[in-house]
Amino acid sequence: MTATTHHAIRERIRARIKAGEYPLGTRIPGEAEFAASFGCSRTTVNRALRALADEGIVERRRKGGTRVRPLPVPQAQLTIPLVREQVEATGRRYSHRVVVRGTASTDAAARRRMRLGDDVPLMHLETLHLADEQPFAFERRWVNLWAVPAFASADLSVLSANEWLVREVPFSSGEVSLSAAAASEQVAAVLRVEPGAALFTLDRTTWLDEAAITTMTLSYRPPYTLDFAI
Amino acid sequence: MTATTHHAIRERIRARIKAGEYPLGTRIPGEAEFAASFGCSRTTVNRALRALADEGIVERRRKGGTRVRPLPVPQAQLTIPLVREQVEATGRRYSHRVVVRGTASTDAAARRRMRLGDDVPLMHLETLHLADEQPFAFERRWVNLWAVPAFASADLSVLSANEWLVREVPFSSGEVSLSAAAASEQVAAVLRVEPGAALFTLDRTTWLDEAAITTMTLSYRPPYTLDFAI
DNA sequence: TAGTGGTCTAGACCACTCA
DNA sequence: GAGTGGTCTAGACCACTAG
Repeated sequence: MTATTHHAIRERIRARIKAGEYPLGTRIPGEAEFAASFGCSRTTVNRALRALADEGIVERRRKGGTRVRPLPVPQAQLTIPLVREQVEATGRRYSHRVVVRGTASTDAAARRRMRLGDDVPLMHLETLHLADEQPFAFERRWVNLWAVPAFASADLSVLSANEWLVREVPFSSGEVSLSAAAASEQVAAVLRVEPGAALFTLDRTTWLDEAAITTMTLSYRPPYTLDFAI
Repeated sequence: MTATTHHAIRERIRARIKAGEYPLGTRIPGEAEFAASFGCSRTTVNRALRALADEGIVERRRKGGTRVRPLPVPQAQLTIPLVREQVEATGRRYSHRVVVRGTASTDAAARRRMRLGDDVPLMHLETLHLADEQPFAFERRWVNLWAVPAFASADLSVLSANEWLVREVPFSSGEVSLSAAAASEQVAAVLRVEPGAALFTLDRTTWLDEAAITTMTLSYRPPYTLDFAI
């Protein structure tokens, strides 16, 4: 007797797909049909097919049925390291320098990312990250002082702003956006690259429940690559 | 009456954890207890807690119960979408055009990424991906013809090279590298951007066991961002 | 509008593992 | 040994959506 666990059912269906029994893009049997042919309940088939859908092997739609995905979705577990760790991983010495710190600057894009109105006080911070005293990345950050009042008087000479925040403030969720951007005059000067140079850019906004904690833009000095395996 | 869907139950438990009702590392109520207090079946609680465990929020063990994880996992699940799906997700029509195809070109960088010597025949391919007939991304690819001889005569008018390969050749592992690069004269012309424009670039090399199948460089036309949640 | 997946329920048995 | 999660079942109703 073959096992009828959701695990076994999932692997049997996966094997059929791999064997080409169900061509790519075509519809495969419904839950009820599988349940009858495997001699198990529909609930079990449902769980097996849901797992395959989570993996990106099949695509499911009500009334539309379950179809073999034309192409599997490549997924990767990506860890975003701290800048300090990125530098130290290459055997170089990390340091950082706070270039600008104040509450004067108001940035519409930052407020939009944090979904905050003009009345919320923001601390603006610009930090240069160095590897062996050479520019490595430039960070422009805004911190919500209503959410993190203590940040206004934080000592950032030892810990960078990012590390201070990670230590002091838990965050519940975040959004990350990767892109390429041309270096502005100012950023180019700080990173010592030509204006207009292509910079790998990471935007991150972090939230504690409904309150935005901080948003930042990190511009890496070329050459820089973010590598991972799939 | 509050909803008793597994989704609602999951969020209510998550909220309690966030609120500090269950301190980190401590044991939270069992499935039966939750079911009684929420007025739903144990199956529903089970699914909710399983989801939280998948997220890394809690840790479960038979007899040991369910515990709040001391630290949430700092990882992000990054899905690399297919170009076709990226385009179609924005409601535009996808198409592609093979610009260059041949075996003449030898690229040292490509061979290095694939860890192949000069004797291995490579097929070189350049493809322009379009959204509503507008340039969307430019792909430069090399395919190992020893590993995939059939690719030499593949019909790429319907399927793009990527989709053809995934259909015909399984791959076991891959390496992805994200970076920013200035547009060369040639790429700028194809993508219709200024030479030197900052392009978000994705390099991917895929392997079947020890044999490199293909390596590719995908250059996205600005503005392009790769977004994900953490 | 009919078909398919999404989900809930109540009950049951099993497997693991802590005390 | 006993408590907890893991899982299966059979039936039911609901929600979405393709045709």
